[in-house]
Amino acid sequence: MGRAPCCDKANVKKGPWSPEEDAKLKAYIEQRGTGGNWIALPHKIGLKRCGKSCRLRWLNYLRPNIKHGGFSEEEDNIICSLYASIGSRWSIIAAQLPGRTDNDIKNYWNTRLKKKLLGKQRKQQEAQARRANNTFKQQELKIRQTNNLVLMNQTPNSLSSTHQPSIQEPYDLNNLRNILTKLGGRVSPDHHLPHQYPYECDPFFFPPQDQPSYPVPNSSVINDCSTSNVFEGFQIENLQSNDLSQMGCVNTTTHQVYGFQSYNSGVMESSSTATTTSTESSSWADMSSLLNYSPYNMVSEYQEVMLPQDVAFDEPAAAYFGCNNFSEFCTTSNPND
DNA sequence: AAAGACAGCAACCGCCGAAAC
DNA sequence: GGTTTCGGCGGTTGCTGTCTT
Repeated sequence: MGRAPCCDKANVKKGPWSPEEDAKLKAYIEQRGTGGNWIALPHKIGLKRCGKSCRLRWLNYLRPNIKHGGFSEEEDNIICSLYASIGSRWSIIAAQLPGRTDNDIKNYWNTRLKKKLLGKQRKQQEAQARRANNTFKQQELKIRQTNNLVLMNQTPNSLSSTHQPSIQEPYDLNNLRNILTKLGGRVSPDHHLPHQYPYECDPFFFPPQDQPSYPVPNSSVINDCSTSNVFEGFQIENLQSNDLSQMGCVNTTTHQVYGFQSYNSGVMESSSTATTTSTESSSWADMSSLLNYSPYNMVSEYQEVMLPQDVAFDEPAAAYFGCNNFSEFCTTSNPND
C-alpha cells in the first residue's frame, strides 16, 4: 500500500494554459491557498490538470511579484557568480533573486547568459592569443639572434618560394638593437633604420591579426633597405634545448619546432652558415629554415597550442643574460648603453 | 512574400529524497 | 520496514514569434 495516484494521467490536459484556467487557479489559491496538497487542488477547482502542472504554473507564472525578462546587469553578475560556485542549482540561485523563478533563470542562462559569457570568453582568449603572439614574436627574434641571422638583408629573391611575405608590421628597431647588443652582437655603424620604410621585408614579423593590413613595399624599397646588414655576429652557447621549448617554439607533444619539420633535443650551437633544413639536427643552424617558412603558416600552427604569457629561461641561460625571463630581457635597458 | 533558421520561453519529463501508508 | 506517491528540482522538448535569406 502507498498513496493514491496523484491524477489520472490519461484524463488530464497538457500544453499551454488558457486564460480561463489561469484565472481559476489564481483565484482559488489567492482565496484559499494551496492547502498543502497540490494533487487535490485541480479536483477542487475543476481543472483537468495534473497537480504538478498546477504547482508549476503557479510558481513560475501566476504567483504575485513574479518578474519576467529584463534581467539587470546586477542580476547577471549574481547568476554568474553563483553558477560559478554552486553550478546549476537554479532554485538556490533563484532564492537570491526576488521575483525570479528557477525556471526563468534556467531559461535565461541557457538561452542568453551562457552565450554572452562564451562570447566574452572567446574575446578574452583571442586577446590572450594576441598577447602570446607578441611574445612569440620576441621569441622568434631571439632565435634569429642566436642563429647569427642577419635581419635586414633579405631580398625577395633570397626567400624561398614557400615564403612570400607581402604584409609586414613595424617593429621597434631601437629595442631590437638593444636586445641584440646585449646578446653580444654587433650593430653595424652605418645601418639603415627604416625611418622612411617602416615595413621591412622580414619574414618573422607576423601581420597583426586585429589591425588593418599594411601596404606592400615595392621591391626597390626593399632592396634599398637591405643594402646594409644591421645586426650580425651573435654567439650564444648557453642555451639548452629546453630553452627553445620554454620559449614556446616547441610543441611538447610532437616535439616539433614551429617552422621546422622536426626537432630533437640537444645543446644549441650557433652557426653562421646555417641554411640546412635537416629534420634530425639539433643545431641552432636549423633555425635558419624559419626564414624559409611562411610566417602566416607559423601563426596558424602556433595558435593550436597554449603558450605561457611570460616565458622564462632556465637558470643557466638566465644567468648568462642576467635576467629572470625573456620579457625582462627584452624590456630592460642595455647596461652597455 | 515565402520558407527556413534561429531564439526565447512555457511546459513537460524523469529523477531523487522525503513522506505517507 | 517496504512500497508507493509527493514535492521539488534540473534537464529537455516543442511551440511560437522573429529574423534572415
